[in-house]
Amino acid sequence: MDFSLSVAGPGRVNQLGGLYINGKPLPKGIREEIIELARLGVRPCDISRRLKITHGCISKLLSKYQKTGSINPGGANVGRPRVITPRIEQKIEQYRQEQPGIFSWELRDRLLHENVCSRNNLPSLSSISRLIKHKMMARAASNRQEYKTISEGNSRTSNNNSSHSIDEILNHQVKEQADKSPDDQDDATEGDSADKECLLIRRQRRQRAKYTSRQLHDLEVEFERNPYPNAWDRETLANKLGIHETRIQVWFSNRRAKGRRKPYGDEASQTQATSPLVCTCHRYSAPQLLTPWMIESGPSRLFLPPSGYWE
DNA sequence: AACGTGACGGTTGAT
DNA sequence: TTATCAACCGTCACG
Repeated sequence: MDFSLSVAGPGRVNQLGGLYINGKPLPKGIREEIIELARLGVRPCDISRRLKITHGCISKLLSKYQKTGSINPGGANVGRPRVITPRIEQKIEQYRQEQPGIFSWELRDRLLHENVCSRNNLPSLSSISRLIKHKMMARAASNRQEYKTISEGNSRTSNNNSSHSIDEILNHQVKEQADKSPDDQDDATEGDSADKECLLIRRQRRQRAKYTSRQLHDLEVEFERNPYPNAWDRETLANKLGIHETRIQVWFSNRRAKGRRKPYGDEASQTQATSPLVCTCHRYSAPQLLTPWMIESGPSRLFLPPSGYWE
């Protein structure tokens, strides 16, 4: 049986007969299984054979897990030690309270001169600037929430006027901060000038957003329905998914570009045809990792695992 | 045989 | 809209 024909969409088969999607991370369950097996003392080569995942991948995953403690796909910064430790952060906060208008370079100097940091672990100016910027954002958000809470409280009728405890307000603030993506924070602080030297430092690229499978699923569903959502649709979707409207716009733009570039299936057949694997793939039995949603017989090009599968 | 790693082709959010 | 960048993915092949 020509197995490659039964794998639609971007699914591919590796040398071990395992299914994978080029460019996509392995499902969370599989990643967890790898770690679990390693914990139980199973050798990487055996994990590789058992799960039909290349030993190179197993090796990299375990290596990353050892270094970062994280099994999640995503940036190397997931478990990267912070340059600004809580202690340094506390010191910076203290310096700023003592001297509200203090510049980043002055903070840096003080950290060094007061032996809070050595030359080796001294945070960069941009790190300090970013910290200050986020602190200011947090404060602004806090003020906004406080104002909002008070306004709402004032406009309310008397039957629920006792529901604004400090804890509740704080919880709201924390939630608002948590709901805000770093992107939104960047947007909101576009005009802020935490430091003058911020202007001298090359503007950092926006932190790449990480959407959940649920969000991606809903976006795909919406895209199938209408690839060109208007402002109202985008706003509605933004509220529903908790993603900033501008991100929704960018996502749809990229999604349309993706659709124009290469419809799924065409790409798969092309790569299969050109891949040196094409001769060897057929020898393998159906991979264990193959799940029903990965097989597709119809002309539809939507290739969606169940919600949460890739998380 | 087992393993670490660089090259590679691919995905996708941002610019 | 299109092209490109950048950071990440898993596979493959080499040492």
